[in-house]
Amino acid sequence: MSLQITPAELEIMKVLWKQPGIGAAEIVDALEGEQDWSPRTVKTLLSRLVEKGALKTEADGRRYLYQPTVDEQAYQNKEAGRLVDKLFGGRAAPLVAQLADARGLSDEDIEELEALLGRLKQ
Amino acid sequence: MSLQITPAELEIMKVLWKQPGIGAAEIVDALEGEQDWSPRTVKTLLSRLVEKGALKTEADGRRYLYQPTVDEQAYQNKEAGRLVDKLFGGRAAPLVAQLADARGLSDEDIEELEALLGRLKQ
DNA sequence: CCCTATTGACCACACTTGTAGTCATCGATA
DNA sequence: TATCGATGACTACAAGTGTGGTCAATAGGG
Repeated sequence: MSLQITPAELEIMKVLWKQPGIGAAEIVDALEGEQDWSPRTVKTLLSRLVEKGALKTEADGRRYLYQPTVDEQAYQNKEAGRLVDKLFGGRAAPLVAQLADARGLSDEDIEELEALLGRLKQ
Repeated sequence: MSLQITPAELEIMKVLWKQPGIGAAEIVDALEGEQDWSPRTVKTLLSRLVEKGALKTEADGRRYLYQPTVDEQAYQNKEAGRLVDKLFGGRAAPLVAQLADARGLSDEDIEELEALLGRLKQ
């Protein structure tokens, strides 16, 4: 079950990862400025996410509160892995090299990566 | 002009990145085993890629030879950047951390990354 | 207690994507 | 030379996606 989340749906997920357990109206508010969607659009995306199993609902009076069933890290992992497999033959280093090349890594990035590598080498 | 290349189209691009300037029949052959597409399907994907401007054609008798207009590195850059922006707030380090966590980095990856970081620090 | 605004269910519709068929043409082959 | 097979142009069509409308129920305000 691949749990295919489309880009538009992802925006909804991001809101709910930050604030799980809110209702449709709050989600619309949270997207204000970001995405210029009619509440209907948000509602449709919510329904589709529930249908796909990416969100679960909890009744709260006559409305629903929504909660992700997939956590953000897991999703990021999956997507990052997908990209690496699709474009870089499964190797992570070339990806980082590309990123470094294309947009430059911040000093902070470099530090973090060094720390990470240090840890990985035991 | 975003040059949106779909997954199926990407398979075609990969073939042409490896062997630019071949014709439809050769592409079908190259995909043999990989993708099980009818030649029609390949032809449609080629047309769409030409239409999108991702490929250019050169007449060779009554057939076309196809050539990418985007190079592979550039495309990888764009996609990697897109993912980083979409999921990791534009920061590369968390992506690498995720990958390391999820699938482990090979020793080779680690070495390459160290070398890369060394270079980046001047 | 009645009306209105909100909410979820269902519906709509154009565009993209995957997958492939039909058709006319043109060059090679018998 | 008449035909056949390959090739590109055009067409098809279902599923997925982005975007939003309609409708009935219902809860809360006056």
